[in-house]
Formats: sequence, C-alpha cells, structure tokens
Amino acid sequence: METSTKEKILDVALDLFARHGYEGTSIDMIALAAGIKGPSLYKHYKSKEAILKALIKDAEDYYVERFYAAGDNQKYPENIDQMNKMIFAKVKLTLVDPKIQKTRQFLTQEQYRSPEIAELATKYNIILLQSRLKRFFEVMIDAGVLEKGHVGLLALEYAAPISVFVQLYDRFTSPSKRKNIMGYIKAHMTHFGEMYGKKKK
Amino acid sequence: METSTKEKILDVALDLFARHGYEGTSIDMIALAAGIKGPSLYKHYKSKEAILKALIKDAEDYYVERFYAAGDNQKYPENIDQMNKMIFAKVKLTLVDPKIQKTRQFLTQEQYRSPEIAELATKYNIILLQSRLKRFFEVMIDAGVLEKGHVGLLALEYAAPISVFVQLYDRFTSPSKRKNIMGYIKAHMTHFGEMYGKKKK
DNA sequence: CAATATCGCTAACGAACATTAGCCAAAGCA
DNA sequence: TGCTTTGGCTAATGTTCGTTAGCGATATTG
Repeated sequence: METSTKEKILDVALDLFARHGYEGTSIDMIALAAGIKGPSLYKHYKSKEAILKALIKDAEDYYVERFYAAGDNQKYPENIDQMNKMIFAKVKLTLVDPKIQKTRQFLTQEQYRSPEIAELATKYNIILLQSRLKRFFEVMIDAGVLEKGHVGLLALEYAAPISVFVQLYDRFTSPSKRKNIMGYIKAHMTHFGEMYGKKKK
Repeated sequence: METSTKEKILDVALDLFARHGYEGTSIDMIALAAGIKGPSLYKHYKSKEAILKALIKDAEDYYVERFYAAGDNQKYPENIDQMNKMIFAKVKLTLVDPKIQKTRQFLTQEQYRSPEIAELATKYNIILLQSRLKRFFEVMIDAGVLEKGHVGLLALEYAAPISVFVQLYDRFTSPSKRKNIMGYIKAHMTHFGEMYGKKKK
C-alpha cells in the first residue's frame, strides 16, 4: 500500500532528474520531495551517484516489464491494419505512462554522461520498437499479406517517425499539441499501411 | 585571423555545454578553456545565463547559414536518386561539422529548460529537413517523376529515419559505429527511393 | 600626451552543494 | 524486557559555485 521511503526517493528523483537534469537536481530537492531532510537520505543511499544507478536499474526493469506487458507479446498481427492498432496501443501506453515518460526525458538529458545511458536511450527510443516490428513484418510476409522487402529497413521506416513524434510529445506539454501528435502518429501508420500493404485481396 | 576572447568563450562554452550540460559546466571551466580566469569572463558576459543566451543566438545563426549554404538552396532534384545525393551531402555536412554537432547535443540536453530551446531542437532535428524534402517531393510530383501522395507524410517518413540516425551518430563516438551509421542512412535513402519512386520509365 | 576605456588579474563574498557526525525515538527482535 | 537496528533529525564540514570589488597594465582616443 504505502511505498517505502527508499522507493519514494527513486520516484521523486526520477521526476526531478527528468525536469532539471542530474546536475540541476540537489540532494535537498530530492529529500524534500520525498518528505525527509537532506542528510536523512543517506540512510537509504550512500551517495547521489548511487541514486542515479538505482534509478537506471529500476527504470530499465519497469520499462521492459511494461513493454512486454499484458501477455500480448505472443500475438502477431494478421495484417497491417491489425498491426497498426496493436502498435498504436503500445505506443500510447508508453507515451502516457508518467514513469516511462520521465525515464525517456531523463535518459535524453543524461545520454552523453555514460555509454551505458546512451545504450539505454537508444534501446528505448528505437531498438525495442523496431525489433518488434521486424518480427511482425517477417510474419506477415510469410503469411503473404505483405510484399517482400528489407524487413529491417521497413521496420525502421515505420518506427522512426513514431520515435520522432514521441520526442515531440515529450518536448511540448500543451494538451492540444499532444493530442495533435497522437493524430500524426495514427496518420503516419495509416499512410505506411497504404503505401506498403498489398492491394486489398 | 585570431578570434576575440568574447568569441572564444562562446566557442569553448558550446563544447563544454555539449559534453557536460549547462548545469554541469562551471564558469571556471569555461574561463580556463578560454585561457583566462573565471572572474575575467565577466568583462565579456554579465552572467552565466547571458553566455547561454548568446550561445543560442550564435548557434542558431550558424546552423541556418550552414543549412542554406553554398547557394544550392535554389536547386531542385530531377529524380529521387539526385535528391538522395543532395540530401546525403547536406546531412553529412551537418553530421560532421563540429559546431553543428555540439549544438545538437547541447540542445538535446537543455531542451526541457525552456520552450525556446525545445522549439529550436525540434527545428534542427526534423523541421528544417522535412520542410525542404516536402518542397522537393512537390516539385518531383509536378514533374511526374514521382507518384502522387501525401507529401507531408512522405517527407516525414524520409526524414525521420535520418533524424534517428543522426541522434545515434551523436551518441556513439566510435569511428567504426559512425561509419556504419553513414551506411545506414544511405541504405534508407536508397530503399525509400526504390519503394516510392516510379518504376524506371 | 593625457584621459579613458578595455581586459586581464587576485581576493573575497555569500550561497549552495554533497556529505559526515552524532543524537534520539520508535520498531524489531532476543 | 532489554538490546539492537532502523530511520529520522540538527549541526557542521569542506568544497565549489556564481559573482563582485578593486587593482594594474595595455590599448584607444581626445
């Protein structure tokens, strides 16, 4: 029910790091947001760096868990329309989930701090989505509902515009802009389906 | 010939901001890199914030100048192959140019600091390239060398993978990885041309 | 040539930083 | 029940931060 202070610290640290960056966030800011005083924080983590490390590990677990959530990782779409629906649902989930969103913003800002963070940012931004799409395309080509093609490039060309829109979504907080972005993502998916999909039976 | 101290400060500040972020860079670091002592810096800029402002303005001018450089902004490609060559040259230029590269990394890290920076990051990352492509597509469709289609979405689907690869290029410093990325960009362009281009006459 | 502006320096400021020491109450455990 | 761990606190440490004051040399200008 109630979260432990240790977890609460990670929670508020992610929020602060996402908004102000690691260097722009002080121990006192984190402690205050967690409802304790600065020095008390050291009962839970031995340094600011340790919070960062724990945060990265925690965020990684959470993201992967969510991305492969709800048992739908076994299902494959039977056509592009179905794929669009599946991917859009997944994208919307990661767009809206506050923890995932903050993780993206945090990774974006700290990506040049270490190769590890750079790797993680790449994974979240494009790799996970693209590799899943690649498998979808392979299955659909095998099933004959999609023309043969370079599945890696196809997946990239489907995923990259989404990735770009996700970045725009994170950058702009206005609800109307965000709603528009959702629309653009849908439009791109539909457009892609029309261009690459085989002509209706 | 020799650059003034004032310019040198902006130069090294961009480098430091790109590598360590704004908060992660101190006045002393900037001054030292510029060959003076911290307090002397205040003879040129009245605050750290003022350096940031000047930097943004300067970077903006430089980028736009480079992007529209060399008088080729009037030329339009006659087919997709030609467009690929033109765009690749332009992309390579912005990839390799140290100042533009640092500006991208700086904007990426500081984009959540202010709406102004967010806007600028968006412009550099996708808008400039996409709007140029849109015009190219319009011209080529008018000339009949390309099938009709939603030029905005076409431009996005051409530009977004490039944008994603540029980000990867910035993230990974290894020369071999960077060379690979150049190859991927070319592969994407070729692939796009094959998929969307009209069948050879 | 004298007056002034420019641009470097050192010294010093107060504030904020991450972190440590040590104290105390409550909870867990023997 | 007594002992120990846990987790909060205040006080304080030393460092680094951005910035100001003021000094002196050199370059610019009247």
